[in-house]
Amino acid sequence: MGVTLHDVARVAAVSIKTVSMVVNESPRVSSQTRLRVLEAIESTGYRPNMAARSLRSGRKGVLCLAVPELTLTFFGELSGAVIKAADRAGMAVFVEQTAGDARRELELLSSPRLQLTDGLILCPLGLTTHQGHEVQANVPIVILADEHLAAPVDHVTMQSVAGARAATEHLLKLGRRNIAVIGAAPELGPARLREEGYRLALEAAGVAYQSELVIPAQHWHRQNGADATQKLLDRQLHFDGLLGLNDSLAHGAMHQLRLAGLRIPEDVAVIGFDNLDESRFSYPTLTSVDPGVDALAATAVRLLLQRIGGGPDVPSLPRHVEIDSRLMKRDSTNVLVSR
Amino acid sequence: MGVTLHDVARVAAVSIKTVSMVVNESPRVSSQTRLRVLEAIESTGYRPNMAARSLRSGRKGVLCLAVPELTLTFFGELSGAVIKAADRAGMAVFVEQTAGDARRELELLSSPRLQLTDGLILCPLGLTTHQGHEVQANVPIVILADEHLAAPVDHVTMQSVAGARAATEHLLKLGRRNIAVIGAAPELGPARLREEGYRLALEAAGVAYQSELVIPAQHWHRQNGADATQKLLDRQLHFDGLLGLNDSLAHGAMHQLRLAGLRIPEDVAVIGFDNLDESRFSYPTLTSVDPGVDALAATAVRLLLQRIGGGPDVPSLPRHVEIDSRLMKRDSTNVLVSR
DNA sequence: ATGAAAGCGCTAACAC
DNA sequence: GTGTTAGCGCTTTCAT
Repeated sequence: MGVTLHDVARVAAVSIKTVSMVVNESPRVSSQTRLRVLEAIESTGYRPNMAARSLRSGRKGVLCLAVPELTLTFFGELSGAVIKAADRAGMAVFVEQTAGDARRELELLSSPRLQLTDGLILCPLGLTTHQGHEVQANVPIVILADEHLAAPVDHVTMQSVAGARAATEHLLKLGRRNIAVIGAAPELGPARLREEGYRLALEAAGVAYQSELVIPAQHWHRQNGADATQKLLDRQLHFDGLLGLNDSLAHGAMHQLRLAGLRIPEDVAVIGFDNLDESRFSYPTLTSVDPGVDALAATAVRLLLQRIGGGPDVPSLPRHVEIDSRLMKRDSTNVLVSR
Repeated sequence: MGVTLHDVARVAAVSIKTVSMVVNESPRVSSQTRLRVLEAIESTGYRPNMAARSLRSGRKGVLCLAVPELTLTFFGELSGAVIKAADRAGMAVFVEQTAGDARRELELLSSPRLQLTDGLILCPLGLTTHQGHEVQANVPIVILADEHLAAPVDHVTMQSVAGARAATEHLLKLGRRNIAVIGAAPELGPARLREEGYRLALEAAGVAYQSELVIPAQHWHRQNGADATQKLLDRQLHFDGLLGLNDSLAHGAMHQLRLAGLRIPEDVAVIGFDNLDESRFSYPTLTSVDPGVDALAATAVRLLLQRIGGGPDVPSLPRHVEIDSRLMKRDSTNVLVSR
């Protein structure tokens, strides 16, 4: 530490400007000078000071990713994909955990921490649509989420309504008519959208909506899925299908159903949303909506980098990209017992 | 953006020095001046420029966390805990993915990216013990891992040997004598340590070590666990117990065992390592070694912050803290069929 | 208790 | 092509 451009310049017998150009790979340096500078860099062990570079250039080489929590497996997988995509573009990534809390999501926007970054990928859970206008900061923002907030920033969304609808239709096609939903929430948000898909499917099939089968869950952890399912069981409600609004809830639900001695899928067909890796290996393997994690991540990073770069071909209006989702059918909705 | 100390100073009719002291909560400012400055900060909407502060002070308020990949569920959970612990200390966290590759782990150490941070928490997988001396950088490092590398930095480790030994002893107590191991690796590393615990348990019980039951797996994903298990089955080896060197491998193994029509735990008792949340809800629920993720994370952050702060009471010699692990017994090793 | 001024290491505009 | 120079916004002596 401590070797500066000046030191290199002295060793190479050039000005610091020349060294700077070599470091930044500017083509306007003669190849012999470049070579001498490169040697000097080597011999001094020079490393550019990123803080100084940031201060001067404004570019940080860092993105911020805000997710509810990494312990929610989906966000662990999503964050991994975002970091990988950012790394390909030479960007480092800050990960912030907001706990899905609207206050913390908003706090982050004006946090000094955000100054250390060139842009933010926000996965909001607490923020509801009408708070969209509050989503603004000193850096470009891309919202990566289920829903389209009314915020004047780029959005990358998954097909929440269509995905949940396809999932529900799949259950209906299996002859299930009493389909429970786990993970509902009163506020606008992902829960509401996925619920909406459920509702639309029922409606299209002419199946009555039974509000008592729709169980809320504050957080989408496995334990909450188990708890919500226990409520269904305690209330002695009849259901032959179950839609977990995410896979973790569905896995918690399957656990609790088994404890109650119910068979999956014979007694209750279960379906989730997120297509976690875990769901390919659980027992039974879990049918799930694949939201396209890699595409979501790569797209969010791409849009954000475009905003940061700010080329002339980047439209000033907010863009909205929806990533295709796909229903992955597995044993948890297979009426025929596998094996 | 763009409001600087100068702007605030002008509004408050003081010098930038005074504003700086107020911002940094120095006590050497009269309360009336402080109040006036605070008002000016409020009215101008001033936000400190972190890049400039870093350049000047050297402190970044940022830690770097390097893990193999977040998609490995254990590292997702661990990272969440580290970020939470760092956040409590007001530090932001960069997350880097090394893919468990020794080259990338070493590259990171000399990466300019590290300059944007005050310290590094490294979870090495590829680095082996004899590369320990290469682990040095311009910032303090804490190694958070299974093993104790021969590196002159603080270590926070889990009880890999003791944990795997306890797990194996548990299987032995159930009367299992042919215990397969999945996830072995030829190189020194976590795999070797956990394998060592397995070996010690067999030895102490006077049970012969059968090398053909020890199956390697390059990466510790569920799919690799399934593949390794399929190898055991293909080779028609007899085994009545299975130790997954992590939970993901064990879940993959259980999946493959089920496909083969084997019952868990009756035919094969399965045990894992990591105690993922997933393991409390799988079928059967998975017995696992709980390495103490929260304690690992909190301790690593604490040691690192001490090094960064560099108080007089911080010993200059590298420290080594081992976090207690605990065997969580569940249905996958319950000989009596639950339910 | 407060002000003035000197840089931290770098980039970029401007000369040559 | 290369050198000179002026800051980026802040912290921190040194005066007052």
